[in-house]
Amino acid sequence: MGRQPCCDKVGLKKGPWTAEEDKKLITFILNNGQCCWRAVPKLAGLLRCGKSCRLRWINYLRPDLKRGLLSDFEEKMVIDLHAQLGNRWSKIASHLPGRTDNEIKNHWNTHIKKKLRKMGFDPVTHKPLSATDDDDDQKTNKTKSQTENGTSADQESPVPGTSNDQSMEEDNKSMETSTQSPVFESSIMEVSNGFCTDEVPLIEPHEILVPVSSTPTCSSSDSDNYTAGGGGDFVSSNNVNNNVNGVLEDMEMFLPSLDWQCDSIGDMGFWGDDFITTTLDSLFNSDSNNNIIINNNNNLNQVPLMVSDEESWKLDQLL
DNA sequence: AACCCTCGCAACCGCTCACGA
DNA sequence: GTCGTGAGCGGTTGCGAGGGT
Repeated sequence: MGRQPCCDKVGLKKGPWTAEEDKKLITFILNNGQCCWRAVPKLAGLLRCGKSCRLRWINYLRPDLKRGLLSDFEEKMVIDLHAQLGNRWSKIASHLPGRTDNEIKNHWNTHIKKKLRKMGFDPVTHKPLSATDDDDDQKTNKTKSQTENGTSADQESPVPGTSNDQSMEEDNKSMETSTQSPVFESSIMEVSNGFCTDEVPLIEPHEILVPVSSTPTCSSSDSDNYTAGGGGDFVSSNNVNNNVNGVLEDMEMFLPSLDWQCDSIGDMGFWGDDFITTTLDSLFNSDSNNNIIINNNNNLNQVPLMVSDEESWKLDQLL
């Protein structure tokens, strides 16, 4: 039938994103949420295809992304999850808050694969390599199995005893019932308890849960996409900042290292007033002591995905 | 200092799948 | 059932950074 290309490639920009493009995209998504990626570049004034915008947002611009190399702990988790899930990078990424499938895939291909081979393990099967195995053999076997099974390399059964279909079907189940290896179980436990010591999150929960002394801004945004919630039931114990500007100053530390060409965080349209009056106000309220309170109600559903994502923020662990 | 090479990461491409109209 | 779209994925490319000569 001939699928329509995702974008009209004529006149569209490719290659690395500029700070200006990033800014446009973030501004648009924070104001309008994630919807219809095909329309995003046009509406946001970008000469990119929707797919490119989506990838840029997911892999680089989301505020909840972590930066830096995966910690040893995260690596172990990736290895363990890979043993169970195979090359389902998205599934694996969903268990690592702030990490993207692309990032994990890259890290796997550039670091973990080598590490495992160095340690004498086959990165595909997670079994010890035989003395005669080398890269060529692995490639040969891989190609062979692909041919025999009629599947791509990513569809190989990750571990003996778990067929692909089974692992697909029972993936979520197995995650919930803690039938993983000891390494994996400990990984989940640590993630549930918070961030790893080696992790460098852009914004950690305690950076957001800050009390303010001034009257917090209520949702007076011109956007209807977000709704300020009513009662809250969580009060932060962090007493670092005492006003909204302080919140912004703290957040500045965790922003993506982009060249915004502006002097202060307050100059940024999207991280400044718009962000405070929409997204943050949707998530937080204040109590009589002017402490910021996380809204634990259904209004969270109206917050953009990157903020309300349970996997990322583990709000359920906090509340 | 200049050149070359390797490595890592961001981004792209092409494809399949799921889902809704 | 068909079509359009977003999401997900594996594979690959391009480029900059860093190290070696």
